[in-house]
Amino acid sequence: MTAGALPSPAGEERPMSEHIRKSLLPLVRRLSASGRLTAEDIKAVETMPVTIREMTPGQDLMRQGDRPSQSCLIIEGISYRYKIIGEGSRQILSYHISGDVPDLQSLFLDVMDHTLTTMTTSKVAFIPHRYLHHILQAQPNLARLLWRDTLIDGSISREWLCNIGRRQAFPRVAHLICELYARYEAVGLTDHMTISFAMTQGNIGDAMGLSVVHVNRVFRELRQAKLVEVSGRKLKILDWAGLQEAADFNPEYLHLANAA
Amino acid sequence: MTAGALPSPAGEERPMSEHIRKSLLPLVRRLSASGRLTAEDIKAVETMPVTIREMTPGQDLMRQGDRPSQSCLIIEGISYRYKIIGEGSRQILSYHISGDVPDLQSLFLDVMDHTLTTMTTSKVAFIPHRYLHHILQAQPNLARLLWRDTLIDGSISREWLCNIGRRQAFPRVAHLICELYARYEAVGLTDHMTISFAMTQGNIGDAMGLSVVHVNRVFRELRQAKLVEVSGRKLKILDWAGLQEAADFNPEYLHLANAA
DNA sequence: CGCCGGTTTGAAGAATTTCAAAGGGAGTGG
DNA sequence: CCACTCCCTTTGAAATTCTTCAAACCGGCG
Repeated sequence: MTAGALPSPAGEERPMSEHIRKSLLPLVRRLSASGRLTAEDIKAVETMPVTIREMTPGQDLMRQGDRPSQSCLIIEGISYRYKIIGEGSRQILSYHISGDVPDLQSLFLDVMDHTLTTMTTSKVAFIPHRYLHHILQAQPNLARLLWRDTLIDGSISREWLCNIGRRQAFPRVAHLICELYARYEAVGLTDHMTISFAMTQGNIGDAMGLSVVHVNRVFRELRQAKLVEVSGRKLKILDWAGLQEAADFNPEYLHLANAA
Repeated sequence: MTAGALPSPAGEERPMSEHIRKSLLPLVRRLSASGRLTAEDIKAVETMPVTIREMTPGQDLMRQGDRPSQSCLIIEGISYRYKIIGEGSRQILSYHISGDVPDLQSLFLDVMDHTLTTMTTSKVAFIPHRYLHHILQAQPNLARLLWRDTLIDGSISREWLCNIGRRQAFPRVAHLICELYARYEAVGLTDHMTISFAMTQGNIGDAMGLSVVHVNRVFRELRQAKLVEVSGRKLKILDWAGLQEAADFNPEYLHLANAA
């Protein structure tokens, strides 16, 4: 419990499982970043009847065409959403990290219009829609925060639209890196300007509308410009100001309450 | 009052102004397309304390950086959202037609991350956030439908991402035309495969991430392929199946309850 | 009539993709 | 522990799509 702003859950509570309570912490933290949570709100989140599953890389959490009866919360690891376009090409729509509920939309949109897949080994909590509907009704405050979360998701999509539609490959990839770093930072997953970086270059190509080859060339440029350094599954930002500048990055669209 | 599915508002009601009630009809119709509205819901919408304004083309309804205290409903005409990218270039994020509430998000995201502008002469209703918050609390059913609406907005953004990221200019523009036609149809604004079409080619370029010149060439191809015909401010689809095919268009992402 | 914004066309240039192939690193089975 | 495989990265070169530049055209409007 490091984050100062986080209201501490009542110590004497006896939740069904301490393990589950801990697993749901990223969501509590996420929601309390955009608004005050009452003790009841926190309890409602922490006692959700979730199913927690460990997933291997490349497992589908939800498929295009599905009519899911639960939503999933990413506890650990990275997932991404994508659609298949025409023959063999693919568009990645978003990346999701700890605390994200990528398919909350399925609460109100019956059929999935895309697929959600793990990129890394992950821990995921599945939350029944029934319970979410119950929460929405019983805790209007939580409902607002969850709604807000889906709106931020939309805001990020719009920024991607700008990125892909109007920026050239170099700033485009730089922008993605900035976004990932900022989001990692918001959930406390950065370490000395370094984030874990599981994407392959092909994956980034599918997200940014570029070919693998070109992504590779952009990374070479980023390296040569001494902006970032990739080694193993880590990415280190060597010059944050320079990267932001090159990317034309302004974090406002992330709507992080506690903007750095 | 043509749509059969529309619950008829109580005839003996005495709303503050028949003119306002009529103006809010597109929203009632839109919401009742995705779920049943109770008589109370309808009343809550029809009696919203709105300000209705006639707008000329090119007027900003909301600007990037604003902290609006109201949202707007498009009653008539077309508006679009955009962001300025770097020097002089622009990305259009979405088009909005009768019944849309393009900036509902501003209810929960304090500062606008883009600008909303009229493209044509329009009639717009401004709805105070205060009243919307009140409705959300008093009519959970309406809240759900409005939330759903913002989720569809997100779904459309994601499809645009695919369109711009992974489709070439020709199918890309074709896809946009299909989407516009499908959405116009959903609100009853089509007429013998024809829709009013106010976009300039430059405007479409800004939406699809293309240059004016290239958009022009795509339109020439569309014309030569006998798929569409543009004259004046009208666009006529000559071969709907062919256009859909060329565009790789599947209307599922629009989540129209009554899919044709 | 002349202007203005939008459309149209040609031609040259740039960004990016595709094709092809080599190099690297991590895990697996022998 | 080595060899082998698989997947990812990297590089070169040709091909393509799209942009930019430049200029003509067109239709409506003051």
